[in-house]
Amino acid sequence: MQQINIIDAKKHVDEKVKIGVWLTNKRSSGKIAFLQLRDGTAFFQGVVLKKNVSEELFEEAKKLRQETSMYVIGIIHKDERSKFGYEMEIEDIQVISETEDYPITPKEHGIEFLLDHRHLWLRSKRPFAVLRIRDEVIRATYEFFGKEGFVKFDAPILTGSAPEGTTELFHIDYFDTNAYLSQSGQLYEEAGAEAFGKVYSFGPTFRAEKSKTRRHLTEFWMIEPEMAFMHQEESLDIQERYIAYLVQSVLDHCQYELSILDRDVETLKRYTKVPYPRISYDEAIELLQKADFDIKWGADFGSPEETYLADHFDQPVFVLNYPKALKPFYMKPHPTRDDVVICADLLAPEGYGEIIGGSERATDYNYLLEKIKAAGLDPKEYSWYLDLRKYGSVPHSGFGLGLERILTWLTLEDHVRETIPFPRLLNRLHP
RNA sequence: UGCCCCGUAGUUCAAUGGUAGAAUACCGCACUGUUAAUGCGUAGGUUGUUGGUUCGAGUCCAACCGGGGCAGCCA
Repeated sequence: MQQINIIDAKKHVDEKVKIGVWLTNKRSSGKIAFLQLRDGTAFFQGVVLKKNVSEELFEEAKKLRQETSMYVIGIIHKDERSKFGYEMEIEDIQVISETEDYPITPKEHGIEFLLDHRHLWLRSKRPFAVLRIRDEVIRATYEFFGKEGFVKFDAPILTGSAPEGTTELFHIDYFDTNAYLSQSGQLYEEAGAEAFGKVYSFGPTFRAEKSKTRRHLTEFWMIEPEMAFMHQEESLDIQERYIAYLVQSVLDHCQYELSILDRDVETLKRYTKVPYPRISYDEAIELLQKADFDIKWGADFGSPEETYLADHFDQPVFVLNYPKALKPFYMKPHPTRDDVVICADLLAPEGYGEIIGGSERATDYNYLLEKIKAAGLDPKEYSWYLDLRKYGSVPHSGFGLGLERILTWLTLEDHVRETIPFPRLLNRLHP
């Protein structure tokens, strides 16, 4: 007898098989018991008929409690009455470990309780679906950049100084000197691009900002590609093809998860078509002013502004060339305008806001040196970075994408904390 | 960090300043196709902490503790 996974049940119709499962819920009557089961690959139900099994087994089945682990042995049937389409007619049950008082019941729970029990909440259907889509997006990311000829180039997590010098960093003691957890691998990726042409990093990123919003974590995962001999236009091409590729991969491999989340597939299909619309920062300001937003040229967009702009399009939209004062020192100044830089943010539709920030990078040694000084940063800390402009500087571009932000949008969750196994938030370091 | 909101049974929530209650989960019984199954029954509480006002505080006031939302920062 073969041991299988629930997800493969359809390949074993009318066969007797064994599956290792946990019990998620149960309903029983005098002569029939329905066991709701999960095994990590899918959810389905097992049916225990009193007439089919011994009295002892039927009584045992009726007494099973939520999250008991066991092997179930029985015959797979196709059955329209089952939500999954297939179910098991159980002949035998081998309990592995009994459980009592499992805290997470099929009823509603508050977010505080669920986050305190995240180690168990992971077993529930919604986290299951969201985190499987996370896995697919990660898999598709490696696949996409591999196919495009990128080298995965890992940036350090421990750093001796702040790459951008802006946001708050987590400080640690490093053999009696100061070190910080990385808030961006970008500057290191620029070094990688001059060694390998096209590179990307994909790893954890840390920001010690005391943010308490649905869009922020203190520990999150970021994908940061950097491309040598590439101007912003080609970078935008890669960005939109990458996003479209992720969406297509989720559509190709996660139909079951999307159905659990009740995510509309037709809406997602719109995002697989490129190119995405592009507007300039100047045009964005005009749009907002026409809509009576109280905003002047030079100001950054808040959440309401981003949402309004994104709602104008039924696809993600690039907003190009922001004021220089709003952006970090390493962005390339515009060739004919002194007030903007060559950059773009990609805003996700459906109210999800910024998911990518990117730019063409400044290539001139003296320009960068001045900007570093003007930003109040220590040029000595950036001497290695300045070397990249000293020895064979080339046009290059890159961008950063927040994994949890794109997942929040794809899964239609309302908070980024739902899209990472163990979220780290301002007031939450456990479990 | 600023502004706002919330802490009552394991959980989700009620309760004009006047004896703390329901649903659900657990436990027991009934029920042959359930989908948050259903019906009946048992049990379940130092109302976040400390102090104050009051004849009387879950309710009003203050401080503290814990959590959430929005904003800024950004991905």
